[in-house]
Amino acid sequence: MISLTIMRRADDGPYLLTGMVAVMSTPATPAHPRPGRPRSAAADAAILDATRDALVELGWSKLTMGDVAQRAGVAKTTLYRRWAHKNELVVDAVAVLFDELQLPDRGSLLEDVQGVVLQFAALLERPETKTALMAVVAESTRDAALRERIRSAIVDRQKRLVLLGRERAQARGELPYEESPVQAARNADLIFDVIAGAVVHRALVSAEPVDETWARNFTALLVGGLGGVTPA
Amino acid sequence: MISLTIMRRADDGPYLLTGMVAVMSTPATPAHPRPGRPRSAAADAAILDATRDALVELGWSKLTMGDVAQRAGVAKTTLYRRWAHKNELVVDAVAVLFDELQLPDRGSLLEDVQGVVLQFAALLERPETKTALMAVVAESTRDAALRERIRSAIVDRQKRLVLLGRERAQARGELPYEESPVQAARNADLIFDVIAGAVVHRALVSAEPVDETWARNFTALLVGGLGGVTPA
DNA sequence: GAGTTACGCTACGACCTGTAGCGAAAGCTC
DNA sequence: GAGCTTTCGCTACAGGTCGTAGCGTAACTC
Repeated sequence: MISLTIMRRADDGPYLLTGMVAVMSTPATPAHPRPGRPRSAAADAAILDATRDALVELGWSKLTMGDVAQRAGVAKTTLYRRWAHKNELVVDAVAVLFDELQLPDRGSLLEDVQGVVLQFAALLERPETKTALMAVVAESTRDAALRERIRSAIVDRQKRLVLLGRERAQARGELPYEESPVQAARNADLIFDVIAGAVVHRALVSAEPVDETWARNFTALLVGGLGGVTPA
Repeated sequence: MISLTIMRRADDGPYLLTGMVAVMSTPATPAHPRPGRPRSAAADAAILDATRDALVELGWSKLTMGDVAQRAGVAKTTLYRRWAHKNELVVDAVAVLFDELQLPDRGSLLEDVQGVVLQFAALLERPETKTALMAVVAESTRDAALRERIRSAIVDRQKRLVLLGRERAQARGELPYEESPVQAARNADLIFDVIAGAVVHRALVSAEPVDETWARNFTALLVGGLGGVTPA
């Protein structure tokens, strides 16, 4: 029902079903218009909407391509022209949700981290993401192309928050500047895996709520380890 | 090929397919022997072996019940008499692998944690666990019974390591004793989610190696946050 | 218009799921 | 041993999903 504005050409299309990501130099928006009838952007949006709806109602395992097509008011073949497999479709459908993640400046590293933890937890509470995220990650262990798609569509969107948060903390003097770029990257990756990993594990594996109390305790642990200022 | 010694009656059997866990008071080993032909323990073992083999070769998504039955030299119906669904079968098949996890006393909290991190990482490197773990967790988001099965078969086996490690660290004087049991449980859960979560996330989502360097950095971060002694 | 591509529709083969029904096998108790 | 009970392997099956092919039509460019 919500009309999306995205137009990100999600397709590897019918052209390179081989799976190589490469892309056929479609720079951004216009490219040079290929001949023939263009793909319906409305169909794209309808399919992704339908996928999210289906995820909520059916969950990952019972979601079928035929069902999504029907919900979207689209022929099944149209769906297959864009996404070769269910998992790729779902990655794209869920990816947008990660754009919600923001990192408003709350004044301290401690509060910034706590804020993002709770936000991320809220995102994982949604049935679409809860049921889909682990499933596609599981698939990706045997599919390099899917792994790359997840990285660019989901992981990188989260990682930028870590980079931003560190930058602010360094400006505040809460964290030291790294000596080498290598070390800087390593630290950021580590922190990212700790935060995202802990939240996901708590929410999905331990299946316990990520509430304020937990977020506070976790944040204290992390920031303490970072050697950051921990105000009483 | 490996003859297993387990005999853990994994079945909710054909009796309570409704899914309620409850169990029908089969205390431990002997119970009182029901009349009729007993279930073949050899078949149990063969099926679980075959499941692990199939996971290695095919991965989660392409593993089928029929295929497992064939590999195990067992009729498909025999398989369904024990496990109602693929995910339950896989949980049981993979669970044994988590028994490998040990926590030898390495002398310090820092080294204990680092050791278990590397062990856990090695376990996640195996294709059986890599492809299966996230998949069953994903399924469990919509299946309370499966969630419980995962908890008792996998999660609890890991969590005991945390409890043991903390106990040792407290005995060494590296960690303070918790004031209340509630706080103690909360801390253990937190630490568990941080360790397991970070390792899983690094290995499966970020898809980067959990090597010695990473383990050292992570451990330093965690132990530092715990307020433990961090020798230069 | 000519050319090209996307669309909806129908149909299809291949595969997987989970169950039913059968005769035979393997235990138990008397 | 006889009788009872449950499991086993086998075959067959209905129901559902996957992914593709072929067709006529729609949309867009030159």
